[in-house]
Amino acid sequence: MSEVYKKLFSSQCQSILCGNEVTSRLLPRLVCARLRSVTRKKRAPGAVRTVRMGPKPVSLKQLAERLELSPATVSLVINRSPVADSIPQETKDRVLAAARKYKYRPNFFARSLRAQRSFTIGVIVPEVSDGYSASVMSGVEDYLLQEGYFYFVVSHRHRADLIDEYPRLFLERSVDGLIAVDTPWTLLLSVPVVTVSGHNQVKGVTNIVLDHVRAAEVAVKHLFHLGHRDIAFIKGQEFSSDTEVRWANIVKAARQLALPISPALISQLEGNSSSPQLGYEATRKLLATHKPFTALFAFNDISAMGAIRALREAKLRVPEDVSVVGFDDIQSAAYQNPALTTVRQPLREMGRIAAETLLRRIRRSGPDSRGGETIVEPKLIIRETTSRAFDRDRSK
Amino acid sequence: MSEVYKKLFSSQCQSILCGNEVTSRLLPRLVCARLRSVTRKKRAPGAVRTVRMGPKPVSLKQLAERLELSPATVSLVINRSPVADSIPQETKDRVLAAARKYKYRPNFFARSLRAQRSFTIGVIVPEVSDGYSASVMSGVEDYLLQEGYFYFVVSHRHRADLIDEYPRLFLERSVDGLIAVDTPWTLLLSVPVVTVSGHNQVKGVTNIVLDHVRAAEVAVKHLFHLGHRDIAFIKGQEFSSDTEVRWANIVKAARQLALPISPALISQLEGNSSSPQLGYEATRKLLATHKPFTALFAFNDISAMGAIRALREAKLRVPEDVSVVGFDDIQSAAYQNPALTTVRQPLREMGRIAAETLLRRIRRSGPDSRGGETIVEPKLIIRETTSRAFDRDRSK
DNA sequence: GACTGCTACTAAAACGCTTTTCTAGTCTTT
DNA sequence: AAAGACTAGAAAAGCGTTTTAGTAGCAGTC
Repeated sequence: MSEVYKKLFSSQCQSILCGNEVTSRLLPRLVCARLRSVTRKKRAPGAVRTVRMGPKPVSLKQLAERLELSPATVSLVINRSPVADSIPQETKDRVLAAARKYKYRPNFFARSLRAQRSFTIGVIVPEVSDGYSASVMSGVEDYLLQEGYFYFVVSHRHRADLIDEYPRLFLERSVDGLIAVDTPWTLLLSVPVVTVSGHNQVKGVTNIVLDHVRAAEVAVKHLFHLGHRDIAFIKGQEFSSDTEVRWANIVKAARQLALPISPALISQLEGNSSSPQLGYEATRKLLATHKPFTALFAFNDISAMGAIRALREAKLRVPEDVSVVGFDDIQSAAYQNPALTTVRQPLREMGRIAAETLLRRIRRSGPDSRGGETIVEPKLIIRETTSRAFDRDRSK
Repeated sequence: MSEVYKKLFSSQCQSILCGNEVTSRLLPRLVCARLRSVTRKKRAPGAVRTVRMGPKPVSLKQLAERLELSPATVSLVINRSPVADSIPQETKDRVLAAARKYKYRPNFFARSLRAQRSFTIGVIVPEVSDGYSASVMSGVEDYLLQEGYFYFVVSHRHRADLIDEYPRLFLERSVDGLIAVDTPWTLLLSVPVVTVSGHNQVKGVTNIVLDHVRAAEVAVKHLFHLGHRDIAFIKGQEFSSDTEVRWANIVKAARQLALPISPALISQLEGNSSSPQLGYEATRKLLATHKPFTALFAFNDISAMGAIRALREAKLRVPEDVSVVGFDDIQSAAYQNPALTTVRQPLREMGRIAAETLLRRIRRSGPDSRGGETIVEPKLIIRETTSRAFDRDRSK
């Protein structure tokens, strides 16, 4: 068996088929009932091997027949059921050896049908390809696969009807729980739900959220301390679940600094693409008011990129004329030109926490599990798009 | 029923439960047996509704009991089986009405167990968050969900053992087929496989590939016609499935133009992150040779971003001193500063084609389905990182 | 009046597993 | 020696479908 595979799954495997003896009954066993003995030699590139090419995978019944035991016994042994305690080790060994030999793998559907569990969770995101969701998913995946769960992904693309439909579809597929990323959530489902950046307090859903107070504070303070007093803002789209909180906290942070926010310097993303185009347009509007500003706090990195382009087109240099702060710290933020100063959200970590939380709730599921919130900390990443405000008197 | 939902699924729904009468027997019906009658009124934000809060969903048997019919009959009617032709319309209506009334939804596992089909496919990518994969997935999703399929995603992160394991795990979950994105493929599976950018000719797998001849040609010619003669190249990582073909075709295109490629000007991405860092490092190496070049063709947009940063640090202006061409045309390429000239791969479309191809093969699956290749066309997107080569004689 | 053919269904077998309950035998205990 | 307890396993129910093979009743046919 592959070393890495073993490492990956061993913490949860309890079937001897996996080659280890962890015996907690709580953990998923579905992935573990695997018994390969692959010869892992360096293959010539392009060499072809067949997997499961045999006519039919062997079933529990067939296995039992060969062993001259009942399927019940075999099942008990393979699942390490405590009921099998009375079965002598010798018999158990026979069973396991045969399972190995015939490469027995339990049928997933049969198991799920019986157990009423699917070891599958649903993930709903606005759009798989938007960087934000993808980072979160990456974290989700990390944990989920490690624990033997698989996940379905769907993107709703901000269509209210899909936000409504997909959870139903998930339920039809009997997911054990679901994770909603950056998606306003109002449904009370019969399975546990965890949101990433959800802000509704709904019974049965746990929200993983950024510390928005701090996020706004840190960014606004940064600009303030650099001497900026005329700061423009790009708010998120109406539908984005962070828009409201973020804005509220920016206002709060500004008030604390006695920094006035000019209404003319507030713009908003519009449209539901996730391209920088939206930030570009929002910035154009800002520029069109001719109200000068020396700094711009964009809703996210993507829109900041668009904003920078709009500024450049208006012959404004970043950061010499206008400082720009993004949000999220997506991968390419560091490689913008100039590199983007931004508020980092630990997206991947948030995904991982979401997955952990969800599985925890699934495992000891019950009516006890009511909502809650987990807060993660942002971090200001100062790069090259912010600098001291000059004493320009363009406004006069 | 939601209008959009109807539109989304109607083409495939054949159950009257979906409210339409398409009757092709070939198409998946699992998603269709849904019979909601949601009152879709504007909800107060934050309002909560419960979905499937009832104790237990009703089963076929229970439904049959209420109707005083056998489960068989009910099943036949609901599935529009031709065997049910002899059943009078009146009875059929009764059945369907009852199904609606009791919100009958077939149990997914039971169905799959019987039918030996899961209406689920597996997607394996190097890394969900790398832009490339995400774009492809986006296309895959489009088509798949429309057709009533769900998909699992896993990312192997270039670990050979995972590339080996995940397909097995998929098989265990009884996926109906799988799509491998940018992943070298050597396995001959018992289900159809479609790759995106796979270049191995394996029986049973269909490759969706870019027209690499043209891609290389168009990019190299572009630089050549701009007067560039000293062109540097960044090759992809060993493990990337496009690396080899791409390079071969670049060499070919150069030869056709009688353009020599200096070995000193060939660099390569190393490491399996998908950050621009790799391109940065590759470019540093290039610069370290002190062999001058006026243009750089990067393996992809991400690495091009890193490359530009390295060039800037070396006080070289893009495009005045060095022209840069990327590859892929990911979302942010247009919003780089300067905007990136690149060879566009229609990634999303490739994903969609992959999904279409896969479903086609699943539907009329049989031993007839042997490999094949579908070629899509690249497009050179000229933006701001390329310009005429000046007659600088730095080399002398 | 035996046959075919149709209509309107139903019975029952799978699908592959889990789990509870049961049994037959052996060993202890009193 | 009878009751109780333990051992080693088997039987069978059940999860919720689909599908094949029937069948009962009736009409028409020769």
